[in-house]
Amino acid sequence: VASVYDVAKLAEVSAATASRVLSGSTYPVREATRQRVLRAAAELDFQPNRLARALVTARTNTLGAIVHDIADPYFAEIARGLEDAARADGYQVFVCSSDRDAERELAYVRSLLAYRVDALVLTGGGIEDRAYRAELERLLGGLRERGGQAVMLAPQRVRGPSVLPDNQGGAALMTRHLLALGHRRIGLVGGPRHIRTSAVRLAGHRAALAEAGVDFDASLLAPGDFTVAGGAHAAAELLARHPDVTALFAANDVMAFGVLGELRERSIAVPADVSVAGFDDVAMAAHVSVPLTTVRVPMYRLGWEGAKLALGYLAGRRPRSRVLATEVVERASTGPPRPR
Amino acid sequence: VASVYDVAKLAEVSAATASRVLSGSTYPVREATRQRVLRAAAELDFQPNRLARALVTARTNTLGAIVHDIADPYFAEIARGLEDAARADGYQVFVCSSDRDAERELAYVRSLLAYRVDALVLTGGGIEDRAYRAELERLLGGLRERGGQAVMLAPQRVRGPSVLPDNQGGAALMTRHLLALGHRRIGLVGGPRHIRTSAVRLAGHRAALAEAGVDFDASLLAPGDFTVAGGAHAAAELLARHPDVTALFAANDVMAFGVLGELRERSIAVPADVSVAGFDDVAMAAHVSVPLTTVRVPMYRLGWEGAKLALGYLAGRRPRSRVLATEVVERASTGPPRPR
DNA sequence: CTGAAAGCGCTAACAA
DNA sequence: TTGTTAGCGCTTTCAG
Repeated sequence: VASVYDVAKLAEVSAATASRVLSGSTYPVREATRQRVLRAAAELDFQPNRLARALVTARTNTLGAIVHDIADPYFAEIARGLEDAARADGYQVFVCSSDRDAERELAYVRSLLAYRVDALVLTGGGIEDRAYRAELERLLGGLRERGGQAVMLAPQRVRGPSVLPDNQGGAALMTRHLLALGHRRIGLVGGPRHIRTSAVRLAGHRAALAEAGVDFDASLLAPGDFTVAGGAHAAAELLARHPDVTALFAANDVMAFGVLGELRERSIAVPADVSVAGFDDVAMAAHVSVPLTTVRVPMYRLGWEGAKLALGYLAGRRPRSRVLATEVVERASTGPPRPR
Repeated sequence: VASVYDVAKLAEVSAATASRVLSGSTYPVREATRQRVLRAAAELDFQPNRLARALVTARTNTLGAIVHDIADPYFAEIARGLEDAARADGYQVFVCSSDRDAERELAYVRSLLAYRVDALVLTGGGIEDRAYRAELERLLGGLRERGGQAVMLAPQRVRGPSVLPDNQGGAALMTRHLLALGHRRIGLVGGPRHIRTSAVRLAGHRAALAEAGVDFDASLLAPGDFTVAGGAHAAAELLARHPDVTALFAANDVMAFGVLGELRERSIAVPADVSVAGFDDVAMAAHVSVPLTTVRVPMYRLGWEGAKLALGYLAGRRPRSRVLATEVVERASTGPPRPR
């Protein structure tokens, strides 16, 4: 753990000079001197302490990303794009999953600000709550004051630069597609009521219906929570209320997966009996066809235990390494070989 | 952006005293004084600068996680567990996707060390390369010297505490399951050759075959890359080489999805004609049945552009907010309503 | 129990 | 072109 001083000493220059060449400053340094510093740094395997640097430059080269759930393929994919772009510019990113909980989200934002992230990326739809919004606005104000930025990747009432998918337009497109196929009774598996994205996608749906002169029946809307289980549950509700629906449109793909599952359980053929539409086109949407027999690895627990292990060590304890059992989960994709 | 000094001044105490109450130190402070400090801190909305604190305590309360790809559901799920556990202990986590590239992985590790993460979590299977291994070992040594830790969540030749799934046992279980169903010609869609996990899962398969007295035919192994496309490609290769396989066992679920896709394209029924097995049980494995008509949101680009936007601002530019188009992707899940 | 002073590792004036 | 000095915001001896 060599410091600039060590490098400076070895290169027989001052710390300032060493810093000038090592920090990538444009400050002029004689080539010979530069080489000596570089050599010394290599020799000592010098790695600048980014914290110290950040303390003086007031720039950390870090980004904070608030996602609703990094395990949701939608956010995972966003996080990957974020990370790659950040890396290309020498930035590291902190990922934070809020589960759409206002308290947790604010706590994360405060923490990220304490770590002096240079920018914040709010990837999920805004939470509709006055107190939350006010506090968030206040925190982001502090960020901006010190030259930082917050950007939104989903509809938020909070102001700031954004990159948004055309949620309303997309929903309208899909609804038009369903209408064109001849559907008139379309059940809507919506997003959570307190998330702004839900309202925006719903608005697109309603607009397309209005345009076609089909009137909107509120009982054809069942709010979900953007999870598979939520989608299945909403589908069940809708089917109970309206056995005559011919199509179900889910506000995100993950819920659509739940819808498909629910339909299969009821032996309702897709699309012969009921059509199903999703939103997002997450990678898996295109690629699966039969429930898979597989080996279950407890991934969540693996991550959890991994952190516990690390933290245990940091706390001075010596927790032991472990092996977690795996097991076969039998589903529809396996059976006896075809007799010949 | 109040500092301890501001709080100290307002509370009419020294910075030392303010720090003692604000940093959660166990150092004795008179209750009345403590209250005054707390009041002042609340008043000024004091948030300690974690960088400054870290500089003196030599503890950042951050974890670095190296995943192969955060967009791969396997790693996303792990990352979530990691994050939740870390948060419970007041830690933030940096997520880094290496795409199983040795150079990138080392670069990330170096960067994370420069940020003085307290611990490193290597979630993916180790890369089989001597130079890589030596350098990694060296870097981790430095981490340990300053009291840090590195933990592994997958087979690695690098030593250190670990939490591992039973890869070999799981593969053996699945192979036994297939053998019990009567399969003898089992094609194996393996993992990348340079990743240790691949070898370990393969070993489990071979062990189960040996146990049953079935001998292993190397031409029944096609290495993939843990992606959907890789799985499809490997399946095609296997089918060409061995049209008589009755089962395909993929080294991870994501490749199994690709295998299923390939089989469907060839109208090979699952499991009637060929059984398919995966590994991991990622959430989607259980829930999808028909390819989904959906609205495509360019998620990757969204994340990418979001970071660009943030970085543009940090660079003093004022890039404009944008709206990315969405479109309908028509797949099998939609069609005309059933005529009555 | 409280305060003064030093210092974590680095960069940025300011001099030379 | 190089060096000296100060200081980022915090915690921590060391005195009192």
